[in-house]
Amino acid sequence: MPDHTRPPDKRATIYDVAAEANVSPSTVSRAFSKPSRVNSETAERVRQVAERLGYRTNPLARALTTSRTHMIALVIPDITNPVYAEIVRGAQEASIGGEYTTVLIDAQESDRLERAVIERTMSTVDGFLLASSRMSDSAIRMFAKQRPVVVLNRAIADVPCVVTDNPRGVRRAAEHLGELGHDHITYVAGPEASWANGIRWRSLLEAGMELEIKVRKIGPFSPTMEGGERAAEELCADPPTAVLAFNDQMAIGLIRGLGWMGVNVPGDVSVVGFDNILAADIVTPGLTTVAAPFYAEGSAATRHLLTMIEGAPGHTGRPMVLPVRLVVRRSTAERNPSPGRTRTPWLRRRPAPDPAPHLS
Amino acid sequence: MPDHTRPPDKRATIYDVAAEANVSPSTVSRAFSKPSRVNSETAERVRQVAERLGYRTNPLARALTTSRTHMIALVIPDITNPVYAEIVRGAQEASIGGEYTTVLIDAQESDRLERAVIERTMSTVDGFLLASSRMSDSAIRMFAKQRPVVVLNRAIADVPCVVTDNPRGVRRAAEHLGELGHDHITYVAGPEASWANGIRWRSLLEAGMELEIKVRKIGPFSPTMEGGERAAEELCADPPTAVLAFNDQMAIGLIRGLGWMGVNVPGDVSVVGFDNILAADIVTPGLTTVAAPFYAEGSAATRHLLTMIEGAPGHTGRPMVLPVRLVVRRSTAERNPSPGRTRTPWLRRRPAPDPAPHLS
DNA sequence: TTGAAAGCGCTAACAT
DNA sequence: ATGTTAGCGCTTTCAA
Repeated sequence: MPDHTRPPDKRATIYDVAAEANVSPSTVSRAFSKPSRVNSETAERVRQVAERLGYRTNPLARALTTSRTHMIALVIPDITNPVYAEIVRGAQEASIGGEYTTVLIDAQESDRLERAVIERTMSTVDGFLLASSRMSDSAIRMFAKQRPVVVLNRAIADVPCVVTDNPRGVRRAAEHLGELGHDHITYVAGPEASWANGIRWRSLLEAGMELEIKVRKIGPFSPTMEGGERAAEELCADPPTAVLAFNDQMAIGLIRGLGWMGVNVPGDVSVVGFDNILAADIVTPGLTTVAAPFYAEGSAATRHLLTMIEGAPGHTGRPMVLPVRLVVRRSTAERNPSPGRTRTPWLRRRPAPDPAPHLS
Repeated sequence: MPDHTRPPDKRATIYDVAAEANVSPSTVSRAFSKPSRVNSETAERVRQVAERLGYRTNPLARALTTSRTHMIALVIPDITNPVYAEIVRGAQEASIGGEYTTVLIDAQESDRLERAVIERTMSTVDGFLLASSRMSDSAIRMFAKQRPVVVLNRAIADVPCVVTDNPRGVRRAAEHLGELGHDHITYVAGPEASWANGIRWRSLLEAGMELEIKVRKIGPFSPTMEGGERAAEELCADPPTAVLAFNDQMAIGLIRGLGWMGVNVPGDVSVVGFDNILAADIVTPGLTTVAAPFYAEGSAATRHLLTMIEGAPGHTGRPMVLPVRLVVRRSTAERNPSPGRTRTPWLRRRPAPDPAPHLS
């Protein structure tokens, strides 16, 4: 028989409340169970006693019997990328009403880390939101068998997915560039493990075909500003007139990198990004980019996951696809007509990373 | 007696492994316990059987007896602010070696939400990292009594804290502005619930005293770009020559907002920010700002929290303070000498938020 | 509506 | 080094 004398600094348990209220533990349990199905005065009294004792039901113990933790995990590849902040906010909005807690897990662009942490968290959460996962399809399917899973920014057969309309976005970007007289687009690739990266490139190939625009690809680069700066260097070898970058961070890095080398955007080369992060509007020139409703994506995915957790089958037909739009800013312009273009010689080098910082 | 015939789709338990390996459950338990203290061949055999059965120890059940979940929570007020991404990364670095999982919780600048979610998570994690918490001191102390807590960007007596050197940062900013001939600094305040906001303003008061610079404060505003833009409008009434903003996001909003109204930065007004986020280097003109080692802050705080969880007392003397430095860029310049300065009339209005977006 | 009893999967004494 | 016995705090049959 457990000794239920409560040490002063420990949380009150169901037994403490039961003793205090002169009822059985199961009555206490019922007083706190879901469809407040017990409105008897006993239950009310129990709740008051519980309140007085500062009793809080222990979710871990509850989970052990119900196998429901009321937590969902949102796994993202890079917390540094503002796109995911939007998704997080969307997910929170959807789960705030229901009493689910969303925990965020940053996989740091690492396939291995992502698997490891999911593995560990597996039994601690009721379901997973996998945003831009870097894992293999098979790994994801495996997880999806053990727990409800909704995948974002990626399409996988037999797993519920929500994606943005990448082909359309790329297409719009290519059309825009085409209208400006560009007949050649260079795609600056992001991580190979990124599904979005793959489909964007394939979509560009296709769009190029239809629009009679030549396309090529360089990379992969890290999907960061640094990656874009590095790409800028590589671009020197055979300078293009139009570039589509995997994402905005790379595009911004590109603009800066090109700037350091005396290449003018959009005078010499037009740059288009993907995502429409805040910085796209801050950089000079403003970045033309493909915008997607990430907030809505996060909340839609979460709502779907929650219904699955509640027992719904999980919609595994076609992925849910969200519309995109092209936001035109100043980083794209008419193609400079002459092949030998009025370009300042590529002389200047990148400045010291931290210009004359005053150490304090 | 529990019936340990395992349903096909359920995870293997310790009992399944025990039965299969012909040992007692506790032997299995020991084979997976911490200081792999059991290297006997039995243990090895057990592990192999477990492997074959796909057994994974259930952290929830384990936690129920050990009261250790091996998870720590990092609570931040705004996932949208890149500063916290740095802190998150730092925290991850520190916890990745030890087998702790860091879960991120975004409190969305809401005192209430923050408390609620901490309350709920309380028994699910071994400790809390509270970054720039918006809760009251007393609420934080209350939590700190129940679980190990380390506070970031805030000093609270009797709770371990790590902060950046705000007074010094403000002082350096004020000196810098003073050297440029400014004799008046306007502080653009952030959230009142922010401890950093308070100390920055007080530090500015003090620095102003010593350096014989007049100071005033406007606000509070939301600590976002939008907040900064709003502050820009308010600034019109009595335009200053030098501004110190609560953080970089506000400073950038300020620069943009002023720009829309035809006010030149730094020609007409010098702007200094706080944090040195990436965007500070992207905006034109580059933002002069006080940089702090947020990554280091995150990892230091985490390391400390982990030692507390392992039983260490928790260093509650003076808070640990991290050095800052002033990064000078182009947003600050010599004060324009004439009182009626060469300022373009404040005519232009803010552009439409989304310039001619092509809907796709 | 309430109580009694049996576990959820694991670990921690205590024996052996 | 291994087995035995009791629970961790809660929910869930099954009776009353």
